[in-house]
Amino acid sequence: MTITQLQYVLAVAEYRNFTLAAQKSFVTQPTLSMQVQKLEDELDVLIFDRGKKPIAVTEVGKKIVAQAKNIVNEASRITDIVDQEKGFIGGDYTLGIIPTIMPTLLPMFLKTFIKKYPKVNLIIREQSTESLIRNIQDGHLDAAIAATPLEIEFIKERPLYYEPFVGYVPKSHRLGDFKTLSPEDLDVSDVLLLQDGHCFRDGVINLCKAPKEIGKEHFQLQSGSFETLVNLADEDMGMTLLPYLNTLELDKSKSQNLKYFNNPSPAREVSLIYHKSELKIQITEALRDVISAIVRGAIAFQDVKIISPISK
Amino acid sequence: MTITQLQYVLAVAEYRNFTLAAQKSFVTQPTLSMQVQKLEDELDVLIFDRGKKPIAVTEVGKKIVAQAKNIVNEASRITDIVDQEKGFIGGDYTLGIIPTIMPTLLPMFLKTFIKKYPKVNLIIREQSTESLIRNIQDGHLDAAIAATPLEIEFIKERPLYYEPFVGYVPKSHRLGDFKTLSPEDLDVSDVLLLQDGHCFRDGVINLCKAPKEIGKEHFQLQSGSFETLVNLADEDMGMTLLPYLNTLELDKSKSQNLKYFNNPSPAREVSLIYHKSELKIQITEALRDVISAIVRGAIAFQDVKIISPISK
DNA sequence: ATTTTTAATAGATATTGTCGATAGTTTTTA
DNA sequence: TAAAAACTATCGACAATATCTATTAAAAAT
Repeated sequence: MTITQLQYVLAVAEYRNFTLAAQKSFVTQPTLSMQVQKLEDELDVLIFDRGKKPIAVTEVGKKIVAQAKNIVNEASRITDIVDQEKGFIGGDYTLGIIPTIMPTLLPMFLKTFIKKYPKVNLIIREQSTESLIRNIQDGHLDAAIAATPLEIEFIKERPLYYEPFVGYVPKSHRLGDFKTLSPEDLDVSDVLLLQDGHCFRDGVINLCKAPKEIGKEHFQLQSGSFETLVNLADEDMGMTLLPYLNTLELDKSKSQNLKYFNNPSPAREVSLIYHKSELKIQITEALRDVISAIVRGAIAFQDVKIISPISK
Repeated sequence: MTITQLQYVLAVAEYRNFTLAAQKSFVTQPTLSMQVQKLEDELDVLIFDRGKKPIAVTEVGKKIVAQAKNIVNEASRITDIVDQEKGFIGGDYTLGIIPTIMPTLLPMFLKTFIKKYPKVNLIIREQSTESLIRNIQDGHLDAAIAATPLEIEFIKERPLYYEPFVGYVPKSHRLGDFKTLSPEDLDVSDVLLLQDGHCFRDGVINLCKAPKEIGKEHFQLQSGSFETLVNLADEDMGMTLLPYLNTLELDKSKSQNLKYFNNPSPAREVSLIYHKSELKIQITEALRDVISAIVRGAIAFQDVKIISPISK
């Protein structure tokens, strides 16, 4: 039994296809097939059921695959140890970010980070929280930035900052004359929301006390971008809520429509999340340091109330 | 990096000697040397400091060795999974037993076990609790039978039975006329003890309320066998305490001197202990089943008070 | 100073991981 | 239904490498 064989097994288990698994493993299909067979011979069990399409993992196979994941993970931890000892920060590092954080936060730290750690090949993926979690679990992401708390067993969370919700209320709106907002003032039915799947949407719904009539609005337009929401609001279609960092880029005419919440302002907790196995932890720490340092200047709210990003 | 290389590293770390490590790994010394070097090259760090005699493990090396242990352990878990699936119970299995349990318990279950599981090659070692713990930690023992609770982080305990302490008191002794004993009756200074290192000794000392004057006895003879203690007691050198199973083999004249404790009788908890990683757990479970079944007939005390086997 | 112990090196050999080509299936498409 | 496509297993060849024996080099013990 070799680590390579276990890696091949993992690839097949993932893609359910020897040919594809071989490609992803950068070997030819016969090579991969033979190694998997060899392991199966050695253990004297079938890991895969080639009879089915797509290929199925046998019952024993599932257990073996789970354990193989363990082993391969622990093995890659060795290079981690060495890197840490050498103070080397480098290699591929895949970071996921949720869509509502991406456009504002990424430009703030990306340049600084790649300048400070030129040997890290940072790969950024924009994904929903749900995808992020799945990809962290099976090792496709080294870390991610998302709204927390998620309270997931295998994930560790390191808060980066607390970002208040800010109301965008056109003059003509029911709340147009309010100086500041309170959560009680909100009514889901006239708050413009992001598309389903965005956790900021769930956060806003959680914030609004009585989500009684979701889906009962007069119209059903949900957008994936805050820009659309703001423009809709300007067309008297209702109000909306924005994360604080998104309000910084509004032009003067629009920023007049911003209304902050009374303290404690509702806010989302934005964290760096990663697998509890803490692979590549040095890079994760480096990333956290960079982001924290930058954000500390741009955003400093104390009295906030964290709104859960999870739909109930 | 291969699992084999990691195994070689572990061997060198253990024996601090390439030649010996090679022998124990059943390869020649150059083979082992080269593989270790290859791993060091690949990681670009020195794991061992060959300058010192005996060979020292570098700082990084220690971390790598620790992680390598992990990986090798997890890897051998794969065959475990397969064995379990096949219902196969076999292979080498090394069991440690403390001296005060060995002579009475081993004959009770050994024959039954090897008959029921002929494919298991059972290797028995008699060792002090201290050694057992150490050997379980570094994988030289698959399990052990000892007095518990030990409360050690990496060890799991599965109680087998509760064995009461029984007094052996000659007629002429201060307590010779008592029908039954109470812990308060005991005085360390006239209880004959086993040698230092036996946990039964520590248990007895814990039982005696006031261990004030240890070492102040008139004489300092401590034996490694209960037989000696009984014979000394017959010579009016004091009384002694025996584990229940040891009292069964006394001849009639001696067994008249036995005095049981009032309920709840002090007792030792005897457990099967093993590493929390649960390697070879099927064999461990099989062993536990066999012993439990046999002991259930021979020993059945309900109202006991467990005495800690750890010296305070 | 000599012997012994121990690790590294060199060259030879056997093993094995990998590839390219191909054959045998099954599934999909026409 | 026939043909094409997709996919895995098998075969022979090649290259990488794990291992061995023999030897050298260095350190420790005598």
